[in-house]
Amino acid sequence: MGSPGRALRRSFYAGDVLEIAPRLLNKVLVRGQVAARIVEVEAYRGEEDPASHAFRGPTPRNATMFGGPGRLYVYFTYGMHWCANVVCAPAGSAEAVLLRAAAPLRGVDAMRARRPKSRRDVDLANGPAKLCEAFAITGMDDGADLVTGDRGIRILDDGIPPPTAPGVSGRVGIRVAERVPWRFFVPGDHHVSRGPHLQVHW
DNA sequence: CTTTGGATCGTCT
DNA sequence: GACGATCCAAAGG
Repeated sequence: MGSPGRALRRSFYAGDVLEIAPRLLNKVLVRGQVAARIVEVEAYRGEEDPASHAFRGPTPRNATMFGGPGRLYVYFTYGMHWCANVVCAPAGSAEAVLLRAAAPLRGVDAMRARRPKSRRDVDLANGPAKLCEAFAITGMDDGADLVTGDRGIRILDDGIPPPTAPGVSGRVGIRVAERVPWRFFVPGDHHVSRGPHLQVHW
């Protein structure tokens, strides 16, 4: 067992989303007894990014994206799935990092209970909606503060650094700006979701 | 192994 | 009224 680690501070989230996204790799998402290492993320860049939920300005749904760094933006999609983002940059910027995949560290039994369809441990959180299901993240957690842990959700640094050379590719599942290389992952990690695992050069 | 289609509903046009 | 920052089971090679 590794050390529990300490929570990232507000300042960690306050900068540019394209710098913060790769730095979130190998950090640890924790809720109660459940913990998993973040191995895949995507950056969404507010009102400048056609693929961002904030592209057309503030709405009731995306309010958390505009509210300032260090909170969780949770949205519902495809009529059945929740996905979670970490809000970055100063309030009003609406930049966010989608948490796409994580490697289970602790609380595997709880994750399996929430995701009985997972046949193997590698399937517990290797996708944005699977990750939310494994952590029981729903719309009730939209706006959760990851710094204070007001809803029990935190992101910790346990001393494992981000990859020196993260994998980079286009983002998954979008139909606009798909060539923008804003997906980052831990190279070679088996818990990365489907999609291009190979490093892409642009 | 890869491909395909169904499920299912909040959100914004 | 159309469309998802998806997942899964089933069918096909």
